[in-house]
Amino acid sequence: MVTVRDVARESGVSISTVSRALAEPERVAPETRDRVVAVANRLGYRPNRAASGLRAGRTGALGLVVPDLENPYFASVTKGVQARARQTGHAVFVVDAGEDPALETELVTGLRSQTDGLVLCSPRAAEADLDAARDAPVVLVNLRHDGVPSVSSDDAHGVLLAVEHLRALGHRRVAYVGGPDRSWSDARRRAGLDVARERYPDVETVTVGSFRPRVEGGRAAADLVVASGATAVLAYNDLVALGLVARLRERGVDVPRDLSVVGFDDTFVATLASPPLTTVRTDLARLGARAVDRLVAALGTRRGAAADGSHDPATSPDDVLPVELMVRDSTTLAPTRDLPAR
Amino acid sequence: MVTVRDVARESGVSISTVSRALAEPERVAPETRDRVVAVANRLGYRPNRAASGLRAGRTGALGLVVPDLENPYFASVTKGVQARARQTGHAVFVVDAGEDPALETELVTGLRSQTDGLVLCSPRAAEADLDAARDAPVVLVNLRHDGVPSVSSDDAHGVLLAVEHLRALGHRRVAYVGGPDRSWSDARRRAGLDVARERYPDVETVTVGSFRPRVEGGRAAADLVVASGATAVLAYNDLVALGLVARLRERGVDVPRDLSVVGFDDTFVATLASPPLTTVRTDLARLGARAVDRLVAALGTRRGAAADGSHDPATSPDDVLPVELMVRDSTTLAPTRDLPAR
DNA sequence: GTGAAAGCGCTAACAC
DNA sequence: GTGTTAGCGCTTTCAC
Repeated sequence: MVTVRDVARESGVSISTVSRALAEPERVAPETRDRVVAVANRLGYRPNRAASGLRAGRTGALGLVVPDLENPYFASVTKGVQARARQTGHAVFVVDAGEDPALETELVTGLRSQTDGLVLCSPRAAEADLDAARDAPVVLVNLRHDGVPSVSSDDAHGVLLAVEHLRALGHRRVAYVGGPDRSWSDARRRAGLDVARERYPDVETVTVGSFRPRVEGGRAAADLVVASGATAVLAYNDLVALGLVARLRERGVDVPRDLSVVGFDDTFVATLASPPLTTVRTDLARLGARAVDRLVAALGTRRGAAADGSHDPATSPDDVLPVELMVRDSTTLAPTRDLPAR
Repeated sequence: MVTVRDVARESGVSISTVSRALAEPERVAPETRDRVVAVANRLGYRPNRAASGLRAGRTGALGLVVPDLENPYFASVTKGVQARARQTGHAVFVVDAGEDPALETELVTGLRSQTDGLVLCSPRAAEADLDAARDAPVVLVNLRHDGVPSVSSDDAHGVLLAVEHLRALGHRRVAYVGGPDRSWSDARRRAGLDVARERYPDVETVTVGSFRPRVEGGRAAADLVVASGATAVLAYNDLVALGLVARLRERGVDVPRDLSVVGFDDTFVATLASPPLTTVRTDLARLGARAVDRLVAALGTRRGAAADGSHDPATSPDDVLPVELMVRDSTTLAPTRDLPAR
């Protein structure tokens, strides 16, 4: 391993000059700097981040905890986090908690000692967040909690958009297929449903249990949805929507003719299905990027202008990203027989 | 931050005793150990990995570079890498190279200084691998190269299985839709095609260009496939297969009645489509896990029994994981009109 | 069985 | 503008 010492010896300067030449070039004489840089390159010198981090009290690493990497939603958020972190000079430890609250807690604890801060995406653990968030820089994605900075999308509004869309198509009985019990996003969607119910009393809504946020979940829910008598269904996410569509097809229920289906998130699978899903879109890469921005801002504050808190981006109001309804082919006019008599 | 010093003071011992009590409990008197451990827990002491790593010359971190996290293939491999690394006590830096060879090279260089070793999954960069692999512990996934340890699936055999399946269904003209130019997997599939051609001279094979390994790629390829006169098509991966199916449907070509489609990888999207895809399966989590095992073995060697090389798992023959043909509904008998006259 | 002390590679005062 | 030096938190000889 090449160290500052090697570079120093080889270029005839002291180790501090080497350090400066690389980190603060303007504080070193041009010719010295050029020589040092040249030697460093020739020797293939790479600063040891553990060492510089140890000195600086930072590791240069961030941690990201997600419930399931194979869920395209989290894959996209991870991609966004990762890209933005690279721009801010951080590497990202990515951890898959396997939808397991206990494991999640354990992982968060473990990550804290080797990162400068954490992004917890859709955490399933409840109490653990408290502990971790207390004395470590943490940003939550899709969960709001006390004074912990958080970034999320406007799920409730997304539900409202979907209901308005369905109502305009003549649907008067809409089912919602719920996600994981511990999911805050699910709670937000249900809240959106309440708003919709209040605003459009002519639309009945029924909610159907809580299901795994995967294709199987949708398959499991399909029969309940049919039995509910709804003419349209809003799914917890795109995967659930796809499961619904698949199972409905098997039962001979045509989508959208017999039943309109709306997904959530507009992950890439939404357009894979036939018919392509009408779904509520959020910019997931941006969600991840925003989380990193908040986190990095919080890190800066800790070391910088301290607890003023006035224009501190780390404690600024929670970010809520806008949503957009992508209308595709899985929704259409309500079946005539189910239209209310006029 | 709680340090060894705090624990030492609080429990009335020296810092070295604290260190031992936690790392080598047997070398410390039971009561001393218990006291130290109790204090450490009470204070919430977490060893600083940067510091211990600095001393030990290891970071406890591995790096994983993938071309695209949103591709379910890499999401699954990442999940496997991550799970296994946790078991071996390593954290994983995950980096998305965005299918960009130059960025990939840059990221590899950057990661080297903060990891003990790297897993490069389906690298698109060519020369850079050489550099990185030369003096850093590296394991390649889906690429074989010189003496660098590598793990891959038996793609060529997968192609053979697919062709045999199609041949048995009466297909005599099979198209292959190729993947990225820099993809070694693509080359392996073409090699499998050569073997199939030799073994079954009655089956004609045509290859169609190179396409992006995504749904759009499949859409772009669909018309060429139809024009080729093939009655069956083998796609570079499941996403491409789905793109094919989608575009074919739009053109009124029924899958599988008019054209049989075979995917590759059996990612979760394979069963999302209608019809569910016949595809070549590999255990992707296992692929990732094996890569970590190889890497960790290589790390051990570096620090341990040195260059004996006889039973060294780090330099053992390349791992090739078996494949399996998952027959679903996207393949069926060749259209009668295209069957050879008897 | 335990403590003192050296040092991993680096940066940041502090001198000159 | 450059060199010397003191640690960051930890592990690991080496004494006792």
